[in-house]
Amino acid sequence: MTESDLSLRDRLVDAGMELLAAEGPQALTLREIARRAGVSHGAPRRHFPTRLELLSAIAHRGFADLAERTRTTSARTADGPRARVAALARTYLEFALDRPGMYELMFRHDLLESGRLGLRETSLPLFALLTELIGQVNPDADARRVAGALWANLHGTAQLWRWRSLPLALGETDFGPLLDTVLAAHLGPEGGR
Amino acid sequence: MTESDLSLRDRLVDAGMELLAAEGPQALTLREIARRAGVSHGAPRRHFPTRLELLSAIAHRGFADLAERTRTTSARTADGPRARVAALARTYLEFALDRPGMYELMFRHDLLESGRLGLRETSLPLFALLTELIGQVNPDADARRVAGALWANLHGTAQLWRWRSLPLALGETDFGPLLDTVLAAHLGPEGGR
DNA sequence: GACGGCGGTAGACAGTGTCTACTGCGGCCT
DNA sequence: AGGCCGCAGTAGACACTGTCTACCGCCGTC
Repeated sequence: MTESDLSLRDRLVDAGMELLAAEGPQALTLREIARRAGVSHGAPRRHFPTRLELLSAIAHRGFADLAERTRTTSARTADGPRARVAALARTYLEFALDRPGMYELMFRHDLLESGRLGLRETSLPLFALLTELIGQVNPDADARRVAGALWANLHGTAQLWRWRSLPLALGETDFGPLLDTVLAAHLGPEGGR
Repeated sequence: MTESDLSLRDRLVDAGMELLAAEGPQALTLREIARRAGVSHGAPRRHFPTRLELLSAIAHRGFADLAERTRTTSARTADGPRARVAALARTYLEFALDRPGMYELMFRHDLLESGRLGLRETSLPLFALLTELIGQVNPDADARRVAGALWANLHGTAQLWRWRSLPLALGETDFGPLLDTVLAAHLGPEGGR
């Protein structure tokens, strides 16, 4: 019941996700994943012709989870566009800090089949949603560019916060105040609309 | 005159920089660097006990170059604080796009001796400079947090632009307009002060 | 009931980072 | 002047990696 009722394909991805969460992307060895799944080192090849494809399948789960999280927060908050953007931004940052290994993997383009992997399925929809909400917050702005700038800001914040550059430079341990600053920059001061 | 008047230490770093520029960080193999420097695969160990230290020395050059560039642009522009921040931001982005391999390496914390590597020497001074200039642009703002937000925004923009996410989402090929949006977000509209 | 093919095994290969034994040579001390 | 120490570089070994190939067993189909 524990192993054999899932296809090896899924068991490999599961083992990879455990390993990723425990030790980070550089621990995602083909052979170690196979070991954890209880099969020989050549077995993964039947399901994933190359290591890139296995890691891509693992990252795919991450993109799906992120998309799921943003979907639920987006559905839960109905307080107006600005609050929704804020909630989405917080969700994004929390994901990156909750699951640092996965987040890192998701942006290690050299480890994934570069290209459409998660972009089409989660980043672009999220980007479109951001664009729409920003258009509602500030109808005068170039919503797409502002959304792009905010997206970049969130990503950069996640990275610099994760490897302690920003906490060190700011002398803070909670990203909340910084996130407020980021949101105020792109959406205008908090009272705004 | 070509090789032997430089210490092997420098020749290794030089070879690594060529390799990095030509093929990216994943090509930075200890043995390949040694090959390019014309020595045996064990030779680097005399000067760099571990691969991390050799790659760190290579990245160090990148941080030095970035610091140099920001210093000269900072010295060259004397048009008021806002223009100086804009010039610095542009310099930062141009560095990331001019030398993608180096930029990538500089933020691959798993490949470098994590820690003070470039942070103390270039990021923090740059951060301090940004903070000071932002304080001049907008005396009411929390300059440190705004500087942190802008820094994160620049970093995220560099990353997302480099791997084509932002150009694709925005349908643009020049990062100028986006950079203007980013600067306007953190510094206020262009006329401001 | 023979058989073909799919899924997993086992071994090989080239390549990697690190470690260790070794060598050759230059500069120092007596 | 002569012996010697130590350092820089060599060469080989080891464990590990991803990929490839030959093999094998079992299940389902004609």
